[in-house]
Amino acid sequence: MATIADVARAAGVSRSTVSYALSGKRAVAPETLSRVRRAVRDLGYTPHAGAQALALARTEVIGLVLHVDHTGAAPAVTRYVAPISSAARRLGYDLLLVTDIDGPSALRRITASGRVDGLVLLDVTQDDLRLPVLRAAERPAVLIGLPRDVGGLDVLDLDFPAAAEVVVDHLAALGHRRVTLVTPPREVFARGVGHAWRFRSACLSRAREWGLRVYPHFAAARQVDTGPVLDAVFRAHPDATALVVHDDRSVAALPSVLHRRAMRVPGDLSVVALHFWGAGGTPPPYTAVDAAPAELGRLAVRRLVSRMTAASGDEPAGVTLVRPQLTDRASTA
Amino acid sequence: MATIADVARAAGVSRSTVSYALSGKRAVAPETLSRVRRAVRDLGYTPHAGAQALALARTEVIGLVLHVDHTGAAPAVTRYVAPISSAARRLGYDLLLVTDIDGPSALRRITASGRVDGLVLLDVTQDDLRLPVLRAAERPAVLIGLPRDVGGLDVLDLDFPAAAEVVVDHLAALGHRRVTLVTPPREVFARGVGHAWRFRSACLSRAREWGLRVYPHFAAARQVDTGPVLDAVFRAHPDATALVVHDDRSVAALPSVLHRRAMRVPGDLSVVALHFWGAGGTPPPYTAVDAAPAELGRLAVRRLVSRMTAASGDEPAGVTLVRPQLTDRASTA
DNA sequence: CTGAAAGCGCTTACAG
DNA sequence: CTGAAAGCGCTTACAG
Repeated sequence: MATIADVARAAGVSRSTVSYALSGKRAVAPETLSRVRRAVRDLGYTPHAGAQALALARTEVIGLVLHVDHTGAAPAVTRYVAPISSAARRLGYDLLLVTDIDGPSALRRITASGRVDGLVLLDVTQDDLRLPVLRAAERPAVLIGLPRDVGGLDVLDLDFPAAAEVVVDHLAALGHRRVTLVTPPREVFARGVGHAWRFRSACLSRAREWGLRVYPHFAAARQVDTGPVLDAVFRAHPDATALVVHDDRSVAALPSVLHRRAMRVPGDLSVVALHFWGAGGTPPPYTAVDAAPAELGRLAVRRLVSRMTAASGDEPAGVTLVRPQLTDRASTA
Repeated sequence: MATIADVARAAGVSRSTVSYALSGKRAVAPETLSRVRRAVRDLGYTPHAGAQALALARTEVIGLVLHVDHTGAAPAVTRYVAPISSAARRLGYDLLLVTDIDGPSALRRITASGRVDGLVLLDVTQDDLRLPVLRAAERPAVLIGLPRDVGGLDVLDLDFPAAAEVVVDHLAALGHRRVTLVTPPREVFARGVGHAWRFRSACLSRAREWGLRVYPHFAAARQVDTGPVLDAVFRAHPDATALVVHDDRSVAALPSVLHRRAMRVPGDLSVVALHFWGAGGTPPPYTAVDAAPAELGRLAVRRLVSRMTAASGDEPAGVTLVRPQLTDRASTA
């Protein structure tokens, strides 16, 4: 590995001149500049990241923290990682992936050792144990997911209560009076995942305002049970004329379940989904609020980078809720 | 951020003693040791990663390189990232995520700057452009996916030709004479994904030995077309008594397609899958060779770490093909 | 426009 | 059993 000293020698200048030639922080004679560039190319020189981090107190690395469940799966990975990685790269940052397999301490480790300049946290729950560590850390962070206490934190999320209102209003306006609601699995609520709670309760209260009757049900926890659970839900409420689905697996399973039951959309049943779909996925064939994780991921990275680079002490941390948008796919009547 | 000097001061010893107390590379008086430990705890001291990397020429970071397709999706992420991350953590390594969005140069960047001690590459294709960079880099790497030229590389993969033989032999032994084969989409072949080619051609040649007739078809490239393409395949070969599926989406779509066509398994049709399923996923309801990515990921990390830490110049790099195993789920007769 | 030198925070031979 | 000092490879004030 060539060092800056090798480059200096080859170009016949001092190390400081090489450094300035590369950083552009001081004027360098054109002729000198080209000699340096030449030497850099010939030697294939790349600055040592550790040395740079030491001198600059800056790593150009963003920590991406995600939750791995007991089965070893990390659902968020699918939807968020690729867009976040691309966004970070475009801004000159690499990504250090941290699964919280060893709890909040993982956060402390990468933060206190100066491995990262800032953090993006996914899967943030209402009383997330990582938040205390985060507040103590002197690195900026952006959360995706709204915790109960947002004091001093930068948070990004879809506005789920607003999404609930959009969905319920849409169905109410079409004249529906009885609506089945499939929420995320019970386990997701138990884990304190905020959007599960927020969407559900906003649905219920908005429905009350309209005088709508809502039948809430938890989706199946396991993939295999998704279809059967939906079947049971349909059997339980033959009077419901509309269905709201807030569970990706149920959305995916729905077409075949409806087909089996010979229920036509929107003839026999109106369907609205609240769906997280990843890049490359196909949106569901239903009218839906599409919560695009790619968009949230990009926003998070941008926000974080501006925090990390801005003259400290500008805009205070805050919560940004992305406005939901209902895409009509003709599955309601 | 506390530095080693702060700790030394607080404990009333020299910086070298703190360093040795922490690394254990030199004997330290018990009383001194506990004073140092105390100071470390009180100050919340964590060594600066950059400084350590500089002094040790070692980062304790593994680079994980994956392919992001044109839609911005990274299919491998889903299956490999969580297990690889866990395996790395257990061995004391963090993970730097690199998407090859800016091509092979991304590899050069993290490798030449000393950001990582070694690399795990996913989605390796037959004539992967990253391989030249890899051979030039002086960091060890382990590939998942078999390239055409494996000289000097450490490679891990499922033994796909063997898988094909297991599958074909199984069907031949049951007396099937006409078999439909659903391969990955045409685009996957075009990208040079080795396992697509290897499984397909091994299926065909093994079938020839048995005198079996195989009807090969590409799966749909897009999610939405998966079902319709399967339908078309069934219509084209009413005489086939067995189906081999080497495409995850087709495997997932199969139950509802068969249901719609009123085809019973294994009564009307025997089904064997070659399926990649991630942690937390449910295996398909078919007799299958389950290519467990978690297992491959763990193996890759272990192999890499032993390369990075071992007294240099032990076992030569080589190819390890994992033996496929057919799990009988009663979908054949 | 350029260079010599100090400093970032570690580790580790060298002395004692 | 412990410390003073050199060195890892950068950046940047200080001089000229």
